[in-house]
Amino acid sequence: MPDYPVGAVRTNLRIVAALSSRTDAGVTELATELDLSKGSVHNHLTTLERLGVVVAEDGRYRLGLRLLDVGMQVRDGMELYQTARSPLAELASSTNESTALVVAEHGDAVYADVCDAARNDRRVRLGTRLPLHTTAAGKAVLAQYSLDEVEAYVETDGLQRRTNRTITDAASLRDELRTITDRRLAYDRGEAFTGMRAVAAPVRLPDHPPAAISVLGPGERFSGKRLEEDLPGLVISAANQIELTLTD
Amino acid sequence: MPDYPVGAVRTNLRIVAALSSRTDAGVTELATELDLSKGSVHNHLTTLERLGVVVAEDGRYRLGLRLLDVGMQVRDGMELYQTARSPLAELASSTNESTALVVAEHGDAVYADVCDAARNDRRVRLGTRLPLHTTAAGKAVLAQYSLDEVEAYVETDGLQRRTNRTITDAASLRDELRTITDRRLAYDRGEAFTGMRAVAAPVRLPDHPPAAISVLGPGERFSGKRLEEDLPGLVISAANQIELTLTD
DNA sequence: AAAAACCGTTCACTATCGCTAAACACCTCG
DNA sequence: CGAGGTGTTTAGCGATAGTGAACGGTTTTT
Repeated sequence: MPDYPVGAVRTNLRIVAALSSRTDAGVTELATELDLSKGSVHNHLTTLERLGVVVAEDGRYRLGLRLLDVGMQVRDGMELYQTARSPLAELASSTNESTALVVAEHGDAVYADVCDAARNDRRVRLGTRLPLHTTAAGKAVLAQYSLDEVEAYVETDGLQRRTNRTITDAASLRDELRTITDRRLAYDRGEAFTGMRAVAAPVRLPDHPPAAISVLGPGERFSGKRLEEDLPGLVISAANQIELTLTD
Repeated sequence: MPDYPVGAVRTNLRIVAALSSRTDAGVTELATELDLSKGSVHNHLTTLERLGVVVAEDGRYRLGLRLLDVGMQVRDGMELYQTARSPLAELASSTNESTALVVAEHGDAVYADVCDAARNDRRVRLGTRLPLHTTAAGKAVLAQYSLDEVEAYVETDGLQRRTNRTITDAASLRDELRTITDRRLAYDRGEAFTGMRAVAAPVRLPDHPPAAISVLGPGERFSGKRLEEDLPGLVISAANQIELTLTD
């Protein structure tokens, strides 16, 4: 079996991906970048335009907001999001920091909800995807995996480095995951973004994929007793609240 | 030329649309609904799964959050959004109501940003699409169209009714658009959702498609002097601020 | 002001591949 | 145990996605 049974869909999504990283693009530009013929790119673009995904303007093309609508619809349909919503908002106001709900998907930690206590730093926003092992919430999710699943993750995705503090050693990762399981708490000390820290608690639910919630912010505010005691207590109790409302 | 040069993309997006309206789905279920063979649906689903758009679980399939990421990326890339962000937030806090940034796309009013003063009513969220003529902001956008463009909109999209107050008559629409242009202000008195009102101001920018910002909320709070004077003043001055920062 | 160079669009062609229908493997029932 | 569900796989054919070249338009170069 070929890797992609419907090859045209792959081509199409390659075009969408190329468009998503720029404000707009021309046919030739995309054709050369993706190594396709101009005619083919043109066909895909007109198809996407007819379907309302792409907007054509003066012979140039850009992605519209249709995919945002679909994505938001998916997110709103998540039972976990619905119940985590208000606990997450309360956690944000009680800590006066940004909070997030994270689920695992295809080896990524995906931010399914983000509450900004105030100005967000724009590095983590709704929908952001980061390698699981580089974030507090991601590690809290990994800690719920079986040893085989963790190994499979390390094998397929690799322990990609993002900062000089990122865990890139499989043994260290296993050690940390054990600690996380024991203490029900995960830390991120600048492992995804330099200078950014986070505290996360796993959210375990029957018949649900593993998830986690986290509090994140600049390193200056995340230290001492606040980092070691205050934030952990608030995060864990919020996680408890979510688990309880969803297991009744 | 056929309507969709790359037919497989159309099939694929039909499957995505079907998936987006439910939590998950099976192959047979989708095949019967879309009038496709099981094998074809299966091919599309495995392709989407390999590409990270769909998540397979126990032989059932659901949309993942990849499209949300793409959609948010598109939104964040919009220059208008970036500059409207803080004025919109300020407008939300000064009115203590929800505010929105709306752009037109394929005949829809699309909510490119939504600030919730408090609990949102969930009927309008980020990415929501409504017919242009049914919302205050949408009408503020239509008022920037030429007469031909308005006629084209009425012709292709039709004046679909959403509530008993929706404008469904082309002549009434033209009259109202003229008033909106003159006063630089558009109202929605329950034309999209019964009991929901809004005040909107057009945002005109050179080299940018027409846009608008609006304040929206329950009808009880939107009446009298507040509706006729206070809110209009605040909305228009916010629109001014956006236009000025973007035309320098 | 030519003309060269670029663009997006269109066209004819063909090897590919998307789609169908049927068979298959697996599961859960009564 | 078989009957009726799944999701998956297969064989095969007809449609089509992609190519490469040509077309008309605009912009840039000379």
